[in-house]
Parts: sequence; structure tokens; C-alpha cells
Amino acid sequence: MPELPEIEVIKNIILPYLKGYIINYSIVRNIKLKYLIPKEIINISNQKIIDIKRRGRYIIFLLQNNSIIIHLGMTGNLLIINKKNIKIFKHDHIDLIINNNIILRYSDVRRFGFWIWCNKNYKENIFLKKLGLEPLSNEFNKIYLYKITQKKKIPIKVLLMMNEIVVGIGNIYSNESLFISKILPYRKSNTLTFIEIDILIKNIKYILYKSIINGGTSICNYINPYNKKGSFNKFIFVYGRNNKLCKICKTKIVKIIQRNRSTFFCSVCQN
DNA sequence: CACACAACCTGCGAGC
DNA sequence: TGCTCGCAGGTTGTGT
Repeated sequence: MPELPEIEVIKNIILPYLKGYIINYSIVRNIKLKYLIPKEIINISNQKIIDIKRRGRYIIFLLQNNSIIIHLGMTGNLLIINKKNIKIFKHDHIDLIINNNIILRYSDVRRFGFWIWCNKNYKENIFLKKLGLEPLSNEFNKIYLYKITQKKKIPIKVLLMMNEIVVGIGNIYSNESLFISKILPYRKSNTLTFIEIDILIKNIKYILYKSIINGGTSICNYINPYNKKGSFNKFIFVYGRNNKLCKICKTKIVKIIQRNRSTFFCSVCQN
């Protein structure tokens, strides 16, 4: 499901329900995710949640001596549910029973998500260590991105989705930020000017903030921990709109395939 | 280094 | 109604 805004929304919603509380125990109904759920999580008991962080698309639960690193893959959901309201669905994998009468439930239809048990130093974990910059940080700026785009000759849309360069920009927000920046997705990265990179950086940050404020984007599976959809969909210009008319110039939106992912653009506006 | 492709899974809609 | 096909917010790993 989720790109950075959705993960950020999820983290912000679950934080007050979990921070400072105790995981009494867990119920694991289906051990099979992308990686098997580790025994430390299956057997967890009496662990205080010190804090919850987000890094890229990962959510990290900081415990007293360890941490849990969670990736939602394409269809993972975290839900805050009441103990009384405990209907089980087919793809519910994990319940964390918390000492404040709520349950944090993880469900995942396609099982591309995973939960990892890690020591306290989660930043050194193999998955997190190789991640690039946070797109909403000051370090992710036009100097940084220009330097990288100059060195590479790959399509700019592909580059924006590379986690070792910048994290959390997936298929929706790469398409959308290129549209509002009026840049064609197949432009080779080293042909972009410093001015264009400046515009692109500003629009990436703008669109991510705007999506977070609107609760993220719900295309098919994404729901927040209250089981509600995000409302950023109404601001989408190109993603998933192939053969529909551009909201600005009424030209048909085009779909192409780049690196086996769908890319959408307006050949008139983005030129 | 750039790219193509497969793998991990299930569900849904389109078309026959 | 029921089948097959293609497609889906991600990531990793192979081979050319």
C-alpha cells in the first residue's frame, strides 16, 4: 500500500495509543509474511513501548532493550481496535494486546510486509542502514539532488523511486510530483537543469506534506488505523488516470511502463 | 552502471 | 456463471 505520507499518518495515529504502554502479549494467527514472524515477537510479553519512529516506509517500535521494525509491503494495515470488537478476518496476522484495553492488529492480504526483531540500535539494521535521505529533511535539497542526477543517466521518475537516494517516494508521489513540476518522467536525470531540480524538490515536499495533512491516498487497500480512507485522491492529477483527460489542459493522460512499474503523465503539461 | 525480469502473494475487474 | 489474464502504494535478487 503505502508511501511516506500513509506511513507517517499511521505512525501519528497509533502513537498516543501505544507510547508508554505495555505490550502484554501477542496473538500470531499466520506466521507467514515476507519473512517468518520471529519467535521473539510471537513470544513477546510485558514489553514497554518507549517510542515509535518512522524511517522511510518503516515503522519502528522502540522497546526497553530491543526494537520491532515493521514494513507494510503493498497491503499491510495497522488497526487500533477495541477488545470488545474482536471479529477476526482472513488476513489478520498479528495482534498486540496492550495494557490499555486496545489491540494493535496487523493484517496483510498479499504478505509482502514483514516484522523484524532487532536490538536497540535499529538504525544499524541491514534494511535501514542503506536508506537514503528523508524527503522532508533539510538535507534533501537541490544541491544534493542535482549532484546525484548529474551523475546518473536513468529516467528521473525511476531515480525518485530509488530508496538508496531518497526514501518513501513511490509510484503515486513520483508521478504526481513530476506532473506539477512539468517534467516528463522519462527525461534522463542528467538532462535536468538546476532550476528544474529546485522546482522538483519544492514540489516533492509540498505534495508529501499536503498528502499527510489529507490523511494519505487510498487507491484500493489503504486504510488508516481507524479503518478510514485517506482523502488525497481528489488532488491526484495523473496516477491511475490513463486515457482520462488532464485536469489542466484536457489532453489524454498517457501510461507507459518504466522498470516494470506504470508511469502516468500529460504530454502537453509536462514539456 | 542501466536495465529486464522474476519472485514473494491475493484479490479484483475486464473480457471471453 | 466461470474461466483466464492483467494489474495493484514494494523490495530483493538474478543475469545480460
